[in-house]
Amino acid sequence: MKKDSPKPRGRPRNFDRNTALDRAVITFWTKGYNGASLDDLTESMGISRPSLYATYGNKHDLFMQVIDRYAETLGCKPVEAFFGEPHIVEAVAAFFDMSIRCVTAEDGPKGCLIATVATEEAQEDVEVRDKLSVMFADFENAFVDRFQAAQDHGQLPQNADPRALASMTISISHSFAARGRVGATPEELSGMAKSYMAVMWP
Amino acid sequence: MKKDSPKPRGRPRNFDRNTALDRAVITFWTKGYNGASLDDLTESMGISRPSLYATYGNKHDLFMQVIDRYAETLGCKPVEAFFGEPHIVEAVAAFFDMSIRCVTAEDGPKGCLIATVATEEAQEDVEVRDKLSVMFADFENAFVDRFQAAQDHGQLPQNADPRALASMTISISHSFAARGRVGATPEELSGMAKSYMAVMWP
DNA sequence: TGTATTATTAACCATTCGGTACATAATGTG
DNA sequence: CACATTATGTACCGAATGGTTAATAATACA
Repeated sequence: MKKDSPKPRGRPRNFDRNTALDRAVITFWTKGYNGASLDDLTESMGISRPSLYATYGNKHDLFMQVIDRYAETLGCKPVEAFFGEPHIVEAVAAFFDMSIRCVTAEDGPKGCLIATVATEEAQEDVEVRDKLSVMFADFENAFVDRFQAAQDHGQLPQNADPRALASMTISISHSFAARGRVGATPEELSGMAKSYMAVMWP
Repeated sequence: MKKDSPKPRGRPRNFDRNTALDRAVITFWTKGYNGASLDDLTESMGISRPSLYATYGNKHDLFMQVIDRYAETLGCKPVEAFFGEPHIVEAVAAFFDMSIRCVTAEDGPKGCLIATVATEEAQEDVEVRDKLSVMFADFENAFVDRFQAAQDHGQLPQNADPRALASMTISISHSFAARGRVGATPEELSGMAKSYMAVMWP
């Protein structure tokens, strides 16, 4: 149990840490790690450079926190949709549907900050690569467990391969992220989702 | 038929256009569009700045040419593997196998320049987005034709959906690119490819 | 040979980059 | 109140950025 230091000492900051972080998410997601300058970031976050450095560290530290913030806000919406459905087939449909909405949303950058922006950065940035490696693995394991449970509850045929279906479901969402970034419409992607599900559950 | 201007006038350039372009491919693929500086590029290409500008235009023009060059060299190896197999099931297996080799090659950057690097850039760069949009569509149409032909020749069941299978095959390769970038091993990806194919051909 | 044409070398340019110093303002504590 | 502590605004730093200029070198053509 964490004590949230009831009375902070000096001058209080006049912005909300997570609110500003959400703005940084949008900026990095839009322009990429190298494409987002400190001027871009401070302007979108509505804070000054010294405030940014005092609160988040440097640009790289901020990017790490942005990845986490994205994962626990926008990024987990498809996951929540998936785990919110009692039947696995509907769960996958809901996961695809929410993924498509997220990667094609009109009021924000296209694609996925993790699958698109951070993944590019992973080549040269070991910290990013290691973080994503863990995130990908955790993500997939959670899905495998859900598919396994579905099979145990008779929602999948006995000869189905829960790990294959879980991994495949996530793979498809990776492609949706890329396709959305390049301009695919939600209608196109929904059509794919529907036909893919027909392949997965013949 | 193009005439290759048998005798160019002034001083001949002392580097090969495509050879230098291949070096630029590696640099952009490794560092991304914004992450690759002109110093990075001129050093890897082995030419000076004025030579770069005289031959390829500016940095952005070079990137456009790099995308095309990648597509017609490294990027089309999985496609060639696909179209080189007479039976569709073996074709998909060969496509996955070559894709996995390309996105996990030890002697080069991981992932795919188009699916990983250029796709990130597509958000802010309309020219890149438009180019990729066309490339994605052409790529997919070619695969659909091949799957359709396979069905016509009895290599697929009558109730199979050639478009769905083609699109799904490509989607999976998108995920391989992302996973490779983040450090997935060829063994992991090959395991996925095998299990995915079991789902596609039950 | 002389001239037009093209490529290379070296130096340079204004701008932007990530990051900081420093003085000042706002709070809690005594 | 005085004082320690933390945040903010402004202005700045050296380095790196994408891009260019001008002189020179190498070729074809006449």
